[in-house]
Amino acid sequence: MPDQEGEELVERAEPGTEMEIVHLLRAVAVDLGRHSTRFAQRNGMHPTDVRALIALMDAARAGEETTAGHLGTALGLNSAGTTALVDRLERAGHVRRVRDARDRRKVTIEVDERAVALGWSHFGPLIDRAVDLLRGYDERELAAVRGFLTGMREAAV
Amino acid sequence: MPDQEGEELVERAEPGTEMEIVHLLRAVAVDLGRHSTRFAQRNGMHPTDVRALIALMDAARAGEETTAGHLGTALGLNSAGTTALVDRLERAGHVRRVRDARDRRKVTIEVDERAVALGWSHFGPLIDRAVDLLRGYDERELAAVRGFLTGMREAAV
DNA sequence: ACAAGTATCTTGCTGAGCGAGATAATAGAG
DNA sequence: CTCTATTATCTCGCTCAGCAAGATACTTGT
Repeated sequence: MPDQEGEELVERAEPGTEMEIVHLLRAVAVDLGRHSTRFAQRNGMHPTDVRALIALMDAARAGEETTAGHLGTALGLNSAGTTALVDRLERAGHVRRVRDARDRRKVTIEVDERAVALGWSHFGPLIDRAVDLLRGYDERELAAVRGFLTGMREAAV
Repeated sequence: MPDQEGEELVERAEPGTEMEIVHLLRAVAVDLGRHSTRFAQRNGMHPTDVRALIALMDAARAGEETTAGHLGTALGLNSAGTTALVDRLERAGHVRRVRDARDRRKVTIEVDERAVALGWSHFGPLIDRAVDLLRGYDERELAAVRGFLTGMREAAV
């Protein structure tokens, strides 16, 4: 048997029940994961590499520098694994290592512009679709979605 | 540096915007993934093993038998990887291999009752919390949540 | 029967991530 | 100002999930 692309076992609960939405949320989580994985494979990366780029871009948008150690902590890797991860990303040209001028033990990781563009070209359409959907909602509907997602985040800790 | 548990880099968009909800959804997907991973590690399993158990239980609930090949396809593994996966799960006592009586090339995988109970003890509270939350919603709010999640699933293909 | 097809398993390998410890730089006590 | 403790990253050797290729076992169509 050759290799194949993963395919969801679609499962459903009785329509209209709360359980239906619970299953739907799980399905969305799985589908988003697969969406990331596909992006990774298309660009010769591993899921962890994509998670790393997202973490780096998030921090950059929040105006924070990310050191190697920071990144490893965020991803749950130990120091050896973090070094290997940054090596891979650097070798692929997605990030640069920059020695911190103030504390020269630190290495800050900078994302290459082309990696950012690559990410947008893949995740942009998904984000656009989400924003489109939500524009059709009134304030109470938005609050419902927000409340449900926030509640699930808190419960998943 | 010893190993550590992953921790989310919390990022936010301007409150009240659609982008806030987009980020929230992504955060939920990440948190649910981490919730699964934690379950895996606590029980000496790998993320793939948990995905496999969930796929098996989903199929069982839908009244379908799952063969080794089926399972591998659902998880995106090739046949060698699938054999190794089932070996691990069987060694841990979570599943049993049962030769199909009609077609004796096939091996159907049955989940052990204790694995089911174990899963419920971990994911049950999360599901309960979700159902609780949703019980407070009226029909229009439920439709909003359902519509958003369904739309995101379709967009993530 | 028997050739072709299908389902699973075996073998040997690659590579992500771990544990332990080396190396380099900073900070704090005296 | 130097010596020690601490912090940040990297190196080395290893384990194990998953892959490619092919072996094995069973079924089906002719």
